[in-house]
Amino acid sequence: MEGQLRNKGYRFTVPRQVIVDILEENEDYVSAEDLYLQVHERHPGIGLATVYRTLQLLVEIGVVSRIEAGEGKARFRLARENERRRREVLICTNCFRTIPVNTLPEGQNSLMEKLEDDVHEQNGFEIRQSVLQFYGICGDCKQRMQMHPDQDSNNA
Amino acid sequence: MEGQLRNKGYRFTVPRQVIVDILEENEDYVSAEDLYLQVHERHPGIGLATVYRTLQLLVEIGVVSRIEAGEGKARFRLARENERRRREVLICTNCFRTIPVNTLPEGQNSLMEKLEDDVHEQNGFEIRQSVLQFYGICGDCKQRMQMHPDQDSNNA
DNA sequence: GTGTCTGCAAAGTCTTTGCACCATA
DNA sequence: TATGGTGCAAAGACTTTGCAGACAC
Repeated sequence: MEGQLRNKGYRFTVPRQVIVDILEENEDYVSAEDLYLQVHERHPGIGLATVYRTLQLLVEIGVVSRIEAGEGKARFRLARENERRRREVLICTNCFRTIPVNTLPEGQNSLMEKLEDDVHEQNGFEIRQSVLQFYGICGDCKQRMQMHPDQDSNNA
Repeated sequence: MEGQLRNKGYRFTVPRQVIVDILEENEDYVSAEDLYLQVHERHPGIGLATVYRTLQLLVEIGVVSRIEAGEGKARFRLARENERRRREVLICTNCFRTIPVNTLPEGQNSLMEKLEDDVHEQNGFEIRQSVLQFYGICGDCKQRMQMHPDQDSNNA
């Protein structure tokens, strides 16, 4: 990691080291704010702007992957070398809550892989990351709507 | 469309009609700003806030689908009745272009359906729309990178 | 020592909200 | 005419930028 920065002529500073360390500790996607809070706990001197600037740099050199999943803000995650990067999210259009689905049901990964392979073949597009968003009504809202069937879906 | 609003107790106003009309004229995803500009050309009195509020409403009732594709802003598109509520998009992380994939390769639809069914069963989440985003490098960028292998992926 | 990086605060972009007025049902 | 919808401007959330001082090389 240090090498990847130096190779490109970037300096390996303390803030950058701390940010990469913390990214390594987070298995899942984190927002810039999340990351900043964790960074700040360990090194209160490091500012939010530096977190944003570093994330931008890391995305640029391909070390970090960035997604937007309908929350109005981006999420970041270390781009591990030997794994596929996928994220599945359920987004409730009634309460606008986002429910991450960390693991697809057994057998689904191969389906996604097949999907990815075919799309790759047909479009000459090299897939590095896939995001699957399901929009709909979450269990809680559905239950609430059944209890009050006269009220329309409108509590966002 | 008019019916879909009235059924839920919403009014069918001129701004809403104009916004839906213009959405119908746009085959591809448009940003709120794009849409506002087109609306404004035809009806200068309609404000940006109304465009946002209407889009929010239309997404809520399932008439419009919304995606974020790494630009830092959302894009919207009419969810036509007689087509599946699915959108597949290829997003190039190098040039940040969005390539819509209107039809999945033959046989893929059933895979997506199976995925949806399983996620539904496991999460009690009623899926109304799904968005599948593939992030990666598009054919053009890949070609460009092969022609200039010394230059880094950095022309966003 | 020099050019890059950083922290802070200010500014920028996209989106939402408050409020008084207007229009639909 | 009674709500719900609208326009405007202000506010909010997330992200970027300007600048002076600090640090890596």
